[in-house]
Amino acid sequence: MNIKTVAQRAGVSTATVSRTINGTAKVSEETADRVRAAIQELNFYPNTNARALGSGRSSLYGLIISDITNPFFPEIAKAFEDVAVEHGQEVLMANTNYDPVRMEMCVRRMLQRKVDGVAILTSEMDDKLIKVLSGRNIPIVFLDSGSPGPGISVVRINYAAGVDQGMNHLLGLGHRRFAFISGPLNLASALTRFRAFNDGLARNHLITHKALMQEGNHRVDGGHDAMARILESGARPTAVMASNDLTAIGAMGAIYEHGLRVPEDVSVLGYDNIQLSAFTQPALTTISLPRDEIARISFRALYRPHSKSTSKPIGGEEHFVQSSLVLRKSTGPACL
Amino acid sequence: MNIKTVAQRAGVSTATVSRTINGTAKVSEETADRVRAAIQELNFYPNTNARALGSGRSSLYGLIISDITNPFFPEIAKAFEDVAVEHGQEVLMANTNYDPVRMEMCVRRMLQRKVDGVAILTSEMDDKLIKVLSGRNIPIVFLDSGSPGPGISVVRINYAAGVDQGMNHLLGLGHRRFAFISGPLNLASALTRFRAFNDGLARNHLITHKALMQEGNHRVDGGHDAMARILESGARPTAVMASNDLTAIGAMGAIYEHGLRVPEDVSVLGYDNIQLSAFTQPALTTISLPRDEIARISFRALYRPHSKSTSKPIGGEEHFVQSSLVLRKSTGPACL
DNA sequence: CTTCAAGCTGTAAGCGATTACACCATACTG
DNA sequence: CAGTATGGTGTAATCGCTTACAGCTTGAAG
Repeated sequence: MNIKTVAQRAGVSTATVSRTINGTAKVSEETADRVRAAIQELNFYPNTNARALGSGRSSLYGLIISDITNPFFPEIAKAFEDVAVEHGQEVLMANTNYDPVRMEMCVRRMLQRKVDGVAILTSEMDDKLIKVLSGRNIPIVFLDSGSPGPGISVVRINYAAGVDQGMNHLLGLGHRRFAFISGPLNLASALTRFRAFNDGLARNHLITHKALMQEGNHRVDGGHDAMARILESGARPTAVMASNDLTAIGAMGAIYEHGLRVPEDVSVLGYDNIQLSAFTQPALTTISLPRDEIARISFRALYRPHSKSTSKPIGGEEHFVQSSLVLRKSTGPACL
Repeated sequence: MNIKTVAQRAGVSTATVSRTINGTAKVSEETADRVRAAIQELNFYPNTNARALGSGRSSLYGLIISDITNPFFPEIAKAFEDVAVEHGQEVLMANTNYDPVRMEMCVRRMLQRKVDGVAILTSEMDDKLIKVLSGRNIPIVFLDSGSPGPGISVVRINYAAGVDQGMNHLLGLGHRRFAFISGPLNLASALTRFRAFNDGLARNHLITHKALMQEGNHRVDGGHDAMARILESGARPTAVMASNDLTAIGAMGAIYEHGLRVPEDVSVLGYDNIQLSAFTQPALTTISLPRDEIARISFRALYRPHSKSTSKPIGGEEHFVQSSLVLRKSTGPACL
């Protein structure tokens, strides 16, 4: 069944059917009703592929993430899809699995499907690939990497503000011996967080022993192992900051295993405020990253309702989102 | 740029280009090399929309889930995408948000994009929608609902086996007073689990007080609140089984808040074995659902490489996956 | 030397929509 | 009343690919 069937049934031309469906031109109420009735009766849905081919617009937006299994992403993905659906658009999601080869496949998929825009929330992004995309005039939005330009927007997270809030909170509780568990430092995103934390230490004139800076993997097990290394090194910190919540959760586990308590013996501070962090034992004090907001901003940075040449050119924008402290139960007065 | 450009550059017809790309007919090695070179030089990617339109096959597989934010789904989604990519296919994911209206939109999207198959992992599935799909000859696979038929396969989870293992484990530890926290009973999937548990109780000739059967929402807060209701009712159970891990995690929180310990005072048993359950405090004993396997089976139930009429018709199959106990630290001897 | 099969390639007709263009009523303008 | 917007509709070209069909070589078989 196709638009022709509908046209015949309604006694009009295919053009009129198309116009009533899309509202792209005036159709008399009477005719429109007949068309709508025919559509209803035939239970007709237009073929998106044909539509995209004919119009050049696919109504598809790409969302490239590292790994949907990482709790950081699902909320973003969901919010992104929600906004898209609100605007009658669709989402094509792709996981890179932190693998540059997969990344390239993802970008190719986006190109082949002729997406109207791509949100790239991973950092393992090759410059060549960016050029391929922007060379085809596909709007891009990056999270925390790259730089704005024609067709390219960037959403930047203000890590410093959150880190400062967190540090001040801990300093106020009397903490001076901080440990930090980073993410995998070969990943740009982890490096950014690492730097934000280091800068925070510097701003507060704190020096940290090397043994107190450990590298995790942004997953629970990495946090656990890193914390174990810290505790076994002998240099006991009074507070541990983690590059993300999963790491913090793993760290808490290691702390318990060493016969210590959170927050009585060691305070733990996470980053991200994933849903789960409210339900750990004790509930995790963490720095909240507004992931809904990130998703909404990202989508809006890509979307132009009727991308007529009238509307201002897309891209070149830089958006900032703030992170801020969420107080829960995993931090307390320093135990000296 | 399109296939014509490539054809000109290689000095062949568009048909030959198409054939070398798809390997659908003999092309001399020499010609093929020229075509491939041209493709390379032009950095050409075929337009998937046109391809789908021309061939009738989209290489797209739909994956309908309830909510990617629920940790049950990401692993499935990832595994599903992985298998699909392995087979050169793509995935169109859609969240229903447990909302029948969204569900209908999801199905429509799948139809419009002309997916080659749909995996429906939610239970809020209307009979009408199923008919729409199978009426258009789109293979479907359900998880734990519906029944197999032409073009329709079903993956069934053997809850009973897992529940029995879990119960035997707890019975062996001396437990007799069980509580159960279900999911939202208006959802078919939650109801299935509820029944499996009830049957298990019956098989073991155990009777449970009504106050010990509480309804949660399959999320952490629901588990927490349900557990609080149980503890405040006065009838203290020695073991709590939860309909899923999130519920169990919430229950543990409530138990602590009431000054009790897990597993010394109350044993807790989860269901699903989400990644996180290994890292709770204490690590959750739970019944494992092999979600990778579910995803792989689902994809394979939909996929036919070259769906020539030669290969046997798709659908009508019923697959079973087993669940089994994973022992960790949240269960221990009954405290009488 | 035909005859035919097999291998390779090109021509052109779809696939199902969108949309530029043309057309015909009306209604309005002066 | 001619001239011109304006609103509503149809015709047909177009998007980029796939594929049925046809045609041309070549070499082997009869």
